[in-house]
Amino acid sequence: MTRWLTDDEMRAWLGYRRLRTLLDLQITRDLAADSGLSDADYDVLSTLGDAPAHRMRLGELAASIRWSVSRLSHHVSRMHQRGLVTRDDCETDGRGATVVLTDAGWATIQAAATRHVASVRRHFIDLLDPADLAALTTIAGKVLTHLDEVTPPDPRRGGARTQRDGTTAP
Amino acid sequence: MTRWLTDDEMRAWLGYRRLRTLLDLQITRDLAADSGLSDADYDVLSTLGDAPAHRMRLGELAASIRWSVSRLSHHVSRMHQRGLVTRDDCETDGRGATVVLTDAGWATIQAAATRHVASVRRHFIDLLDPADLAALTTIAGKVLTHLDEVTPPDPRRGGARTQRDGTTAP
DNA sequence: ACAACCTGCTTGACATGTCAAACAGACTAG
DNA sequence: CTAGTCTGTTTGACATGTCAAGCAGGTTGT
Repeated sequence: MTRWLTDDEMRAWLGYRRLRTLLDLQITRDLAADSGLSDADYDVLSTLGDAPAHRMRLGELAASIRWSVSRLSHHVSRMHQRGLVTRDDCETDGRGATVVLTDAGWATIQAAATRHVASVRRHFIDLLDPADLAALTTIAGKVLTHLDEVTPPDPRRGGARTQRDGTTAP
Repeated sequence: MTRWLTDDEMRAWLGYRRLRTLLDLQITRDLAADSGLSDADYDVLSTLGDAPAHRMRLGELAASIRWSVSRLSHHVSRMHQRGLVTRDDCETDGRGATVVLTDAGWATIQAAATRHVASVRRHFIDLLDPADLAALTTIAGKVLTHLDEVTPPDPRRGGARTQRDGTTAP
């Protein structure tokens, strides 16, 4: 027997869904208009910008922004065309690829970050009071804790991966 | 001068971002595994399922789930191949297209809805207490109110669309 | 040392989304 | 009525994401 959502629950769920859709849309639009970057570009560039020497192994970078390696590889190729990043051979592992920020990439992400923060403030953070922020952090914490149990973020470090039926992967 | 995010603000923002990424991923996975539907399929089917006579004008349907008309047209073609919906001529407007749920589509969405609600409860709603739900609704309300001011949902009803620079579209 | 097996990355085929152009059916002003 | 314009939808070219090979460089057991 199905437990449907109550009115309050439905309001919260639909609110979240619409928030997600429209807020992301707006911030994506701002990012494109202000800096000529997609969300994807921004994730890659900002993560590289925080990395030592502005370089990171492709696989690590992918894991840290939770992309598939394949997606990142394709995307790095495109960003390479635009002169934002470079591929470098890895010194310790012949198979490895290292993604490196170019000077242009670094300049781009610095300029973009400023405008992006402004956009996030304008459409989100500055609209909320401290209690809202705290509540949001709490909610995210609860849900993320649960999700980490259901699907460990990194199977290799987190122990055996648990399947939907409770068994363990071969 | 840029006002960067404080620690609390950053926690809330990153929490939201990760929540959005991982929760959506999980729910999408469940939906595909349980019912063989994508999020996109689900949005279309459930909206049609709620519509009178299970039919809706293509443009209205697109607006109600906030897709571009073009996207919906493509997607309806694909869903048509799968036998979930049909295209019908509109009686009052020769240009019009009406999207109609097939029997198979109706059966599919009914079965899917049950499992989808369970998934949403398991990974989200049931993890939160009433205060969390209320807070979430409040937050969504604040942000959505703001976004509606910035970009009216339907330019034709809401008055002139305001551009980023404050001018009005031609 | 070397065969068999991992691993990290790239690639190609395909699914899905976006944008602008093309269309055909309604309106509107003379 | 009819030319011009607007509107609702479709379409095609292209951007981006996913999945399953493919491949070269490591690693391991004997």
